[in-house]
Amino acid sequence: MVATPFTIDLNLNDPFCITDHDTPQVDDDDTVYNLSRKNKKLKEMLTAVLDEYNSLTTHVKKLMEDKEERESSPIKRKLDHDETVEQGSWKRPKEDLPVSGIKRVYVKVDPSDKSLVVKDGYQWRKYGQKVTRDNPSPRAYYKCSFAPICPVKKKVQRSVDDDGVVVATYEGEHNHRSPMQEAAYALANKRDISTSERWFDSPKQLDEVLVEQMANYLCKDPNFTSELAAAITSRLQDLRRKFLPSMLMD
DNA sequence: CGAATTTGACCAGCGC
DNA sequence: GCGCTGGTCAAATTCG
Repeated sequence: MVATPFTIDLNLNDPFCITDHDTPQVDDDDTVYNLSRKNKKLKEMLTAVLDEYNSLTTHVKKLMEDKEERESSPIKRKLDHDETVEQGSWKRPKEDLPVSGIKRVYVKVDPSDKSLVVKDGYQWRKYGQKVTRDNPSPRAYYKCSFAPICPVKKKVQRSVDDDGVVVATYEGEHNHRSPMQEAAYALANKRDISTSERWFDSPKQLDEVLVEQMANYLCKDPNFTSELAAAITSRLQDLRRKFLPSMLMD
């Protein structure tokens, strides 16, 4: 398998970073024990970066939702009303609705873009499209691409009031990480994976397929790649400042 | 050529 | 029972 070339500069030339193609610079006084300890610290750092990244994306998402709520408060109020109407009109008995599992996301899009695509990090398979009574724009139905293992569905429809707003309704919770999270997790655990080990032998040791998947995913979104690269680089530098003194003491 | 999407048909729930 | 509506299926079509 040939890994997709990674286009992000993550300071991989930094001597502190070890890449697959790098030959480790083993000093005379570097013992296998020391390398192992450094490897462990690097792994901890990457895990910390990933945790930080996840919390940051959650935070940014929350801020953006708050911002949208403020900016489109009349729309939102109307949509809130619609929400009760729509959920009430679902054919399943209301008491059976996994209320906590239903989540609405309002996404600003280009009004001229007629595709009902909401980028949320997961992969979806479209299985239907309908024009509903109360909205001239069609509603698209998606299942998680991991179905039937993952039961999550989503409906995407343009707001009846504003062409620039798309409403995504999620039903259920993913019982797996998004492809991007999987790949990032694989990167964090890749350092001590022996080539003979498969990811399904140990949930913590995902193989190169996921790394390639992440590369493919990121390469499709140039804005994301640059922003992610900047964020990770910044966090790595922070962590270096934090960990480097203690490592030099070793 | 396989995967993903489109779209008409079909099904089930609800109100009358 | 019938019609309306939202949701799903699956064959046909498109795309990479």
